[in-house]
Amino acid sequence: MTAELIERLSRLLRAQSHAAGLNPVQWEALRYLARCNRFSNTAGALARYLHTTKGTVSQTLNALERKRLIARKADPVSGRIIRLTLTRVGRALMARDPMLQLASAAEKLAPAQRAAVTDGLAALLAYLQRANGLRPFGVCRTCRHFRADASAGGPHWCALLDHPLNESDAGAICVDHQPRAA
Amino acid sequence: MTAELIERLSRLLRAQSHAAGLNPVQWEALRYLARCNRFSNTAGALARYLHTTKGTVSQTLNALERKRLIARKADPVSGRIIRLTLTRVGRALMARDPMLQLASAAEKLAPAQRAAVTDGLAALLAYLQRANGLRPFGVCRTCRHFRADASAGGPHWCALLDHPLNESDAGAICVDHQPRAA
DNA sequence: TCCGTTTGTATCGAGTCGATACTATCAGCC
DNA sequence: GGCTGATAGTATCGACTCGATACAAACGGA
Repeated sequence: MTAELIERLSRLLRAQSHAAGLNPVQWEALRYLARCNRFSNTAGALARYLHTTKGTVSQTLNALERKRLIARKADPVSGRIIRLTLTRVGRALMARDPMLQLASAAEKLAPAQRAAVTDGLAALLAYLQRANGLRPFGVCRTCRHFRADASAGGPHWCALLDHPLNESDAGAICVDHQPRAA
Repeated sequence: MTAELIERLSRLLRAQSHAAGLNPVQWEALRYLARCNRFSNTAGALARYLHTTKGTVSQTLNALERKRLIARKADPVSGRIIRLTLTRVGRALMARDPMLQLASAAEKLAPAQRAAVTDGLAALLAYLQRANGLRPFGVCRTCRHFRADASAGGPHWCALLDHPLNESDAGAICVDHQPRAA
């Protein structure tokens, strides 16, 4: 029953995600690039996030680039990394994200019910990720390597990359995220 | 947050649904045909179920027919209706449905939590269906036109089609389903 | 009988998707 | 310095999705 509801909801969301000339995957890619941190805006990271291959992602990026919604820029340091950024148009388009309808619907639930749904879905997701050996992406602030209020360089610190983090970084999605509890 | 979890879960499920040489939509179609009643096994009903067009569904059915998983049979009564049935192979394949993994994961949740998740998701789905003017498919037994324990013809009765229903019908998905409460 | 509706299909163009193959860059190591 | 292997990204192929459009056939009511 629970599985069927998730299936129905997915299908409905997917049908709604043919808006503004984009298709569902293109919206997902755009959403990711709008929410990921500056260490995770690459084709490889996006491929892992979407549970697909680099080849497939490369084509989706071609489509988004043709539509002038994203830009590819070579990394100044590493010669084989290509950084992805939203263009001004791409950023503006996020206001029309079909997923916003679901988000606003979820806010109409009673707080207790919403919390229960969130907890249950998080448990399901964690279970499936573990069962399939997948790395669970997450927000920087909740990561094992996150150090709040570092003294040097910035307000926070990433112990994995040895790099300062600002407030905006702390709330963004990171490829290298690892949940705090083992 | 809730919306993001649903998005993550959808994506994961979708990635898992490239199994046994089928793609996600083909699995959805197969699932529908395995679960719908004998008044709803048509291309048009499937199109409405999947929130897509008849043209798209027709192609998916072509693919499934090529793979010998479904069969198209002309309706004996109406000359323009084509009934869809699973072949023996198609039915056997349902045992490998990738969605079963989610179903079994859901069963591992504590009963109270599972009930809360189910209720919350049902509310979300109902809200979105209403907001987008979509007809909510459902199981025969829960329909406004369902009459339990009819005296004539069969154990139950459909007041819309004026037709007897057996136990198997009562548990199947129907295109003409209408929720009991107005 | 005519006309509008319903059921299903064919075709087109853009794009997804996995698989495979490829290039370029980097990092460690001798 | 040079080798080797891992990593980041792209190109191409074939099967397929998907909406849009157009179409044929069957039905059904006026």
